[in-house]
Amino acid sequence: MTTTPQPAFRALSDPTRREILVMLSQQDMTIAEVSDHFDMTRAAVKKHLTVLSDGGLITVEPRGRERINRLNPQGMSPVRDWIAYFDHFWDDRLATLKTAIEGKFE
Amino acid sequence: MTTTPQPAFRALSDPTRREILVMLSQQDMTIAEVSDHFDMTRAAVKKHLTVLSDGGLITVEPRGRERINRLNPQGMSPVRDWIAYFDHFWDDRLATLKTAIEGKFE
DNA sequence: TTGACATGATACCTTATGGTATCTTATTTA
DNA sequence: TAAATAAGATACCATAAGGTATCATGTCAA
Repeated sequence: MTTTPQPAFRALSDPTRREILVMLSQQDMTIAEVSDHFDMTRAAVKKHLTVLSDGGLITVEPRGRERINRLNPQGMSPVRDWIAYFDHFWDDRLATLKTAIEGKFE
Repeated sequence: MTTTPQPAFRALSDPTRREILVMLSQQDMTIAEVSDHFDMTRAAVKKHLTVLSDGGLITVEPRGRERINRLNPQGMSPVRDWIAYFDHFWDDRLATLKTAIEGKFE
């Protein structure tokens, strides 16, 4: 765990922000485009994007008067790594395997 | 993603709670034992434990007048699964980058 | 049984957080 | 150049969240 995962965990704790991440996984978007998908003001969406950016989960690239918001999948790493620490505490390895398999096909 | 990961993400968003999880990964603990490791009141720690329990990340078992708090590693699954959705985007972009780089030098 | 001990429950305080409204700045484009 | 467009920046509001203080309840032990 090299970096503190706090900003990323913080960013992921809000449902709206997680939804934005899923949206951005489909395609890059401007702030206005992201805002169109939510029933809240552009300013509110902008705040969420700032939190996501602070968490390293997205990157923002200026393009003329627009800002292209882009998913940064690597930003998940601190969170993934932190979670991974607990993998070996699974007491029932069969259950682990079973859950993993079912998860894939459900 | 069968269960909504919200309560788990919420539980993980606080540093104190993540520290508690690490502690409980070492050994089960009563509320008083957990409290001894922090510079805050037992009531505050109790609240964190409630959030962790709501998030499914720990289980609480009454034992006489004590409550044994125990790590529930399976509780990480909703979070792990949600994060895993983004794995392939990471791979894709890496592949894209790799292709781009190779293109440069071929 | 009585006191000590572990926890539950509640009221309350302060700050963070998610949200709106509004105004300004920087680019396009007609 | 002027108007429309995209976003930045603040100020402000209500509620959630983290924390303390305090009192009630259940359980153990002398």
